[in-house]
Order: sequence, then C-alpha cells, then structure tokens
Amino acid sequence: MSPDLLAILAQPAPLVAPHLIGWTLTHHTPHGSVAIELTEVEAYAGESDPASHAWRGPTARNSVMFGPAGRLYVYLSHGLHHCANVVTGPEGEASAVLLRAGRVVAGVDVARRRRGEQVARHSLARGPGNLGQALALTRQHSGAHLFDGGPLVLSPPSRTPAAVSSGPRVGVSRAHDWPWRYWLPGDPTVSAYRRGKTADTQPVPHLPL
DNA sequence: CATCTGATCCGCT
DNA sequence: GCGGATCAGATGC
Repeated sequence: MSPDLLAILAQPAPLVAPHLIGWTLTHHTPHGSVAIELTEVEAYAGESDPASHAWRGPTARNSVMFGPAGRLYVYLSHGLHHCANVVTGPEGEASAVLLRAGRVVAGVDVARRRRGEQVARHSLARGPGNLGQALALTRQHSGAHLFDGGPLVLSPPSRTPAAVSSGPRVGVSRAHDWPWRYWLPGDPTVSAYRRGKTADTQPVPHLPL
C-alpha cells in the first residue's frame, strides 16, 4: 500500500469515511470476481461511540476493529446478513467504516447469480446486507487484508467524486443523529434512509473537519 | 411513500 | 434471555 493511502486510512473513521466514496472493493473467488464502487458509507468510532460494536471495549467479535487499518471487519447482522467495514485509525483504537452501498462495476452476472436474477442492477449492492451478499462475504473474511495481494482488494478512484453529502446514520438505536453517514447525492444505488427507533439523547460530537 | 412485521442467529448481559 | 450497524413484502395513507 502506498504511503498516502495509509495516511488516509490511519485517521479516525469519521475523517476517512467521506474519502472512501468512489473507492472500489473487489473480491476474486473461484466463481468469478465482483467489483463494487462505493456510493454510501457510515463511520463508527470506538469506545466514544454508543452505536459502535466497540463501545463497551474489545471482545472476540470486534477485535479486528482495534487492529491496524486496511483490513476488513465483517459481522453477522440479525442472523441473516453479512455486513462489511474497512478498519481505519491507528492500531489499538477501534474505528471502522461500514460499507452501506455501491455500484457493481464488474461481475454483474456473478453478483446477480448471488442476489437473484430479477434484481435490478442498481439494487445489487444497495444496502449493507445486499453489498455483502453481492461480494459473497462471510465472517471468514473478517480480518482479511485489503492491500496484500489477496482475493480482497480496495483501490482508490481515478477521479474524486464531485460532491459527497452527509447526514444521520441508518437504523442505529443510539446516537443515530451523529451525521456520520456519507453518500453520493442523487445516486440510485444509495440505500433508502430509515430513521432509528428512539430519539437521540447523545450530544453530537464536534467533527474535526 | 411511511410504517410495520417476520425471519433467524449470535454476542453480550 | 434479549435485542440488533438488515431486508423484503404487506398494509395503510
């Protein structure tokens, strides 16, 4: 990995997240390769973030979040869906960016085989569970390096997106008003916004942008 | 379009 | 034992 990529990813998740829009995650498998250009992500900090898996400190599940940047953190959601994060920040500090949606830019036929033949192209990786399924990710991929020549590869965009919007995070029951969701405005592959259940009592932290 | 529900497993209390 | 960083389909405006 080049030094400038490492410099970007070694920052805390809320700073890295908007820069990941337009990056491409590719998974090479014996059944084919699928590449997804990210259009929507969400930042999750560590012990200071009540919505983060790392909020109550390190556990067996979230240990990857505390590791070095540039690896994948995959978890099983609601017993059904595999959701993927890019681990960011310095080693020892929990920080990750959830990959919420993207556009399939290679391997559309492979992705459709996994998601269903009737699924519209723009919906193949719309939503974190769907993105994980399109890439055939499971918890076995948690901890995988994204820059070591393995089957999972994260590559930067050729040109940076013209504009990135930000707003409240989706579906979380705590601190959902923290504006740590970032997306490509107007893009059809961005998932529908669903507000979290309860009102937000946590103060919004200062964003060092 | 907004809101609700069931499916289904695991991590943590 | 409870609830979740979800999704698709149904129901109600």
